[in-house]
Amino acid sequence: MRTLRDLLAVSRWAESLPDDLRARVESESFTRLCAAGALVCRKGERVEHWIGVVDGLVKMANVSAEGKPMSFTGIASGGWFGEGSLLKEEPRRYDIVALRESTIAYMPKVTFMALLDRSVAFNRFLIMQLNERLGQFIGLVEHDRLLRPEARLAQCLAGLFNPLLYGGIGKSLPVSQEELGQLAGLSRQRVNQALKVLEQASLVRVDYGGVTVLDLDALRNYEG
DNA sequence: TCATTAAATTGTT
DNA sequence: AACAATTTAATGA
Repeated sequence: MRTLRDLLAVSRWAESLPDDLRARVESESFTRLCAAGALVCRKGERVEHWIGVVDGLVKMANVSAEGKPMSFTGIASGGWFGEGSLLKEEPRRYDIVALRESTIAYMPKVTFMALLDRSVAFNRFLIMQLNERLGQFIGLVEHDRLLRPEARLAQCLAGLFNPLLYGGIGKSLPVSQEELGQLAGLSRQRVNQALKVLEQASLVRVDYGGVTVLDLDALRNYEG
């Protein structure tokens, strides 16, 4: 994907939008190129946009008071985020970091609110997305954070490949083991080993510079 | 199209 | 963290 139009083409909420609303989204939103390692948006700042990933890979993360990085989830091409803070009118609660050079789409708050007022499909999408994320985070708490590296990576991959959240993603995603390490909070070496375990269990296939998911449900429930 | 080279990624210690 | 091996992408004949 290269453009905002491409992103909208794979965004389910945009499918059934009336022409005038769709045109409004296209004209009022804009995209920006974020360098690898750059902050797409900061914790604590005013929330003025709903944000989409046109192309690239970002992570939702914070640094704890002790300085330890805490990664919540990754968002790949086709994903949208930030509706929570937008709806609650509160400052953003997390940093978004680009793991590689990424094209990011920004939809102004007024546009977002117009969709909320006028599109049932959009409201349904938001409820679904909030619910999916809730389930994802419950999974994290349930298994607790000190999972074995394999389980941690499995959880992380399952989140990345959620077909409901990210329409554009198929079964395979170009993502390096280095990037997975940053997402899951593991060293690249550990990711390499963990990937082999998951591949051995026929949950994923490891390609050069990418991963293919073979069994999403098993990944979600993986406990070792 | 093929061979060469550089860069990125992976596998291992 | 370092190093070697492997894969891909780019270049030019």
